[in-house]
Amino acid sequence: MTESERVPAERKRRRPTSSGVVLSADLIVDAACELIDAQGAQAFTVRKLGAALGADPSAVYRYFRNTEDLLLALADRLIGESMAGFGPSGDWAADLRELGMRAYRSALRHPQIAVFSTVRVTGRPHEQRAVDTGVGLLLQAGFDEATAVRHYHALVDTALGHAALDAGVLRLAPAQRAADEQAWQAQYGSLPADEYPSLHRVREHLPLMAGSAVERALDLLVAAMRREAAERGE
Amino acid sequence: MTESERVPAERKRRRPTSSGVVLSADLIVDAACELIDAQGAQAFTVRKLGAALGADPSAVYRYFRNTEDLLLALADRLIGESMAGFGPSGDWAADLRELGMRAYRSALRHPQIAVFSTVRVTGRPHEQRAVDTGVGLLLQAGFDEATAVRHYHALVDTALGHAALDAGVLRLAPAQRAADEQAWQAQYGSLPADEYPSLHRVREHLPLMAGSAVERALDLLVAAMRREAAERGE
DNA sequence: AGGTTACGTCAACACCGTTGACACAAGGAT
DNA sequence: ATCCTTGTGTCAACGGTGTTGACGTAACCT
Repeated sequence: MTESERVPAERKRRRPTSSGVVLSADLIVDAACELIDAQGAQAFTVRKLGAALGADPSAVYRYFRNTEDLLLALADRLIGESMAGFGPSGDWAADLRELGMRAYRSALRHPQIAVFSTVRVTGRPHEQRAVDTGVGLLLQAGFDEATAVRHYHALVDTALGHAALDAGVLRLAPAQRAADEQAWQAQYGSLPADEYPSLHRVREHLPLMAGSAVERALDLLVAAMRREAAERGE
Repeated sequence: MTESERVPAERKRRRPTSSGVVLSADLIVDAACELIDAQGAQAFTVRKLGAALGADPSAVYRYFRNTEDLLLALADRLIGESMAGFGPSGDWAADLRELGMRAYRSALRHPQIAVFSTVRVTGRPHEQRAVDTGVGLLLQAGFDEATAVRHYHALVDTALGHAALDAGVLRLAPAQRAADEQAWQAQYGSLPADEYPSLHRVREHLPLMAGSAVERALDLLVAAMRREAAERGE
């Protein structure tokens, strides 16, 4: 399932492209990353990737079976980046939260990829390292094997799920985003108290729903785990 | 922001299409729903929608500004469907969990739409009703206004985030899904104990990560809220 | 020096969303 | 009953997309 199955990991014939660049899987992933960073995920296309590389778009298919395969490679790089410099602090719960936030941030940075990184098993080093770290924290907290796996799964998927969601916001043009927020205020700010009693009561606090809920969701998850571990230890 | 701004809500000139169908915004949303259900979200295109309707694809643009607009209309219908028949049981925490699962299921049914339903403010009746219900449960539990809004936000976004994530799995062809799962077993099942100690220890339980983590995530969230409410009440 | 072949290039295919021009029938007005 | 306006379905077209197969050439191995 890795691209090395499809293509020999080491290349012998390195032939420069017409513009002089010598291609490689790594270089292509680099370019894809930059492209997404600079132009937004929406702007990522094989053809633009080719242009950015100074090569024919179809050259990409010598290195990756298709675009999904390429995004898969990108995913593992992301995981690696997000884990760089991470060191356990000793508070396993805080570390888990940090792990989740790291996953969230890196996934959000390249929204297109967020979905793939959990759906597909990259099975590559970075992914394995991250899973090992997270599960290790939960084992250290005293959970049994099955529960550790389950809780890790819940935490990471929640972080990545929020990333997938929040990515949608970033895709909107700023102008539209602003217009949407105003529409929100108008729609929800003045609802009849008799039909929507709860909404009416909390109307002043509705702007709280504007941002992302990751942090709060992770806080709640970690709190529940902490409590569970404490009870387990009694 | 609703489509009625763009197009008069009531149409006078109802002209049948060449195949005899009389179009309407509702009918188009119907067809889009069926199309996604039958062929998968990936298969949804304006052109196929036109074919399914027995009309020229471009006729859709008389009713919706663009595809995003159409998906927005679909989103509110989904929210409505998901809330149909919901009645509070008296246990606010269980009800909240149920609310989250309903959001998850309906979003997952039409993955393409999942993202839009939270990103954009539909501001339509169904959405408002759902928010009012959820916030109401939290107020009833004794949370203050701001906390109720925050917790509702976390819960719903988590449910929808997982839906967005899990939607990716459904998009894979069954054969590929199976191949992926096997690759998973192979990659993770036999890792060196010295390099990946935690992974090695839990290796028998890794298949737990195959399915969705929604239920476990929601369980944890609700447990944390329940605990918080209990402490608040003391 | 020669043969193999990996790999960059090119052209083409079948799609996609969206738009502008156009024709025509539905409905209101007379 | 007739005319006019106009809403709306149709058509053709544009510029984009991912992907593929044929092709030639340059890079490596012997």
